Amino acid sequence: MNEPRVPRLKDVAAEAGVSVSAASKILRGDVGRFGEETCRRVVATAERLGWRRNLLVSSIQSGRTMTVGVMIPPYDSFWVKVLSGIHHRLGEADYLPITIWQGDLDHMPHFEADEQEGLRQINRLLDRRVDALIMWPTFAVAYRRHISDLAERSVPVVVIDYEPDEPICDTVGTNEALAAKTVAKHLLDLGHRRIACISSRESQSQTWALERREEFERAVEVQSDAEVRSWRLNREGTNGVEVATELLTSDFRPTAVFAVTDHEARHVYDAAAALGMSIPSDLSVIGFADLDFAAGLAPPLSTVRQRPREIGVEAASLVLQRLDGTVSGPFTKAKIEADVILRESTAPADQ
Amino acid sequence: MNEPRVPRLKDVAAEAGVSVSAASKILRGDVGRFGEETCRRVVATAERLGWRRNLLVSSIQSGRTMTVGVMIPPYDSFWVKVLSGIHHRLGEADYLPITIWQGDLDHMPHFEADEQEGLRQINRLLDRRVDALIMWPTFAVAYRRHISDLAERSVPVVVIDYEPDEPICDTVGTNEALAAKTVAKHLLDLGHRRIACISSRESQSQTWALERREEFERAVEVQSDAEVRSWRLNREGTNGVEVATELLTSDFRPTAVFAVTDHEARHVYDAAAALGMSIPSDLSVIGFADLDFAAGLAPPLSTVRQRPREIGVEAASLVLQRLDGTVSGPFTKAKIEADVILRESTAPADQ
DNA sequence: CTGAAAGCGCTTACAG
DNA sequence: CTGAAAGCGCTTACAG
Repeated sequence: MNEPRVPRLKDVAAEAGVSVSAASKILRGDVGRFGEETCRRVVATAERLGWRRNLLVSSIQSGRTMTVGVMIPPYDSFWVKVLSGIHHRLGEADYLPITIWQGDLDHMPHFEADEQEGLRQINRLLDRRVDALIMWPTFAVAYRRHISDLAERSVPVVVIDYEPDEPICDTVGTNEALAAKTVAKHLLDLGHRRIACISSRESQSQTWALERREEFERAVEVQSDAEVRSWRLNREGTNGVEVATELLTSDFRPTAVFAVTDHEARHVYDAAAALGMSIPSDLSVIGFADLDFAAGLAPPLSTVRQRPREIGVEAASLVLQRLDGTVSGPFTKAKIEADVILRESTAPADQ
Repeated sequence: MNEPRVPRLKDVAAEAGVSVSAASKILRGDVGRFGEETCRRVVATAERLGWRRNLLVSSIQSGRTMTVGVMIPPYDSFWVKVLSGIHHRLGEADYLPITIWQGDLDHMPHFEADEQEGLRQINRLLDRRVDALIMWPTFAVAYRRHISDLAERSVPVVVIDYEPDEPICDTVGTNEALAAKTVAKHLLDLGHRRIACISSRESQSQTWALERREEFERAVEVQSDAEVRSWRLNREGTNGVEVATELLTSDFRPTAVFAVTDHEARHVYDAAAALGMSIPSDLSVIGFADLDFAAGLAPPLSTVRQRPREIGVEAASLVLQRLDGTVSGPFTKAKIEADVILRESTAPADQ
């Protein structure tokens, strides 16, 4: 077998007629006082043989792999953009993200069920000595304990869109409070006074859903003659249309609905259509997330667009700062602004 | 600084009172003839100290990193599912994909422009000694030459959805011919006889677009009284609606349109709406890809659903087989079937 | 100006 | 039954 081997540094050194340590130094640009001619020869030889530094070796020696483990599935366009931001920022710094997502994309993965599987995933990354970890909320919730362990091994962790009462690591999220307030103001300004809120399951890992709804309720109630009522989907999030129907046919008779997510807004659309209500003349609807389908709904959905790419970039930046020591000490809570996108699903309330 | 170090094997060995080589063997389960008591003690100590094997070291020693470089951006839901399949299959085999996607997701990346950037990306993966590479067509086209170099270094490469005339590596794609034929048959069965095809830019990296169109044309022409004509977008793919309008207002007056992609189908929807034509009564439309938005269009778009997850799984399987030697020799062309999904955008031709 | 030695964290023959 | 030595592919003090 003459399997074409990847050339070694010693091959380059031999060819160029220098010692291995000389070759090593020269090729790293640490020219020292080596002869100009020698340097040229070594560099040329390396190029000719197609030699490339073995980063695994550097990693072992320096204790830094320049990789970051990323535990975020591309669950929807929001998370894909977050991932894109992470890749972008990390790439700039010559770090490489290593993303892990087992399981299929159709069901939002929950690890409460299979503790072992998640642990296996963390360990696969750790065994490859990633310098840090970025994860999404579901994961963080399931592995709170381990995140603290990681801190002890000085592996910084950043979690996105998750804000437990007592912080366990750095977090990056959307400025939910401000966004919810702006949405409330928009609906109030249009004259709506009976406003419903439809929320998702608000599990432990969805602190944003909770915050979004609560801030929204608070902001509506500032207007003394306005009333707000909230409905929530079941644990599995499977009864969206039923809940939306219930909400629309309740004696509350809302003229506007704020959906904590575009997913729920879509359920409201479906329920309204089935009930023969038309949007926005009978009912204003506003969502959150500006998911792929939002602009394509009929009518196009007004919604709040987060800045997932910025969120990803910020998460990566935080990780890098922890790694180079620029940031140290107490955990950071980064908040990225969101933009209210007005389309055609909101209109003035009937007088 | 008493930075909490990751424990080393020698720490475990010292604590357990055995030599490093003994600890190494025992912890890899190569119990040899070590005393049962000794084994238990070593394993317990490792667990207590939280020792984990450093995979970087194993990689250097074995020459295998158990990682596969993946150069596929999550450009749309199709590619996300391909990625998901790759992750799934690779994970099963205890391999880890390392995905690289610089650049933003809004523009399909082209590397024709920046040769250096793409090379840098390949090298970032190679420097980390990935065992193999999986890439998407755009990339493969731009780096044909390098793919051959890789083969020489015995780094297997699998390209998805790309089939040049002379193969340069293993490929996985959809059975375009059969799918196109089935679509043609569907439209002919509905009585359509003037059928248009709207195709994307058909660049070098879109061999599938070419194949899809050609096979479709051929399949329509089998029916002697039927006629097919094709239109194509410009190089940048930016004039979709114009081309669709042109097609619909041409003297050819097609009663059905096959769009090589759902993207183009959407353009046909937009053009038809602007012209006051209604789908499917005035015009049948069928797309390809079943992208996220297809089912949400009004009316829901009939289309062809590929099996991106299967494609991803197959690509990963091929890579694994090349790596373990199960497959060797000439390049493989794997073809995954596609399913025609009938929704409401196709109807019988007016009599 | 340049090289020999020790080391990174392990594993793999080889000796005893 | 167990350990000392050499090695994976490099880099980093240290000597000369």
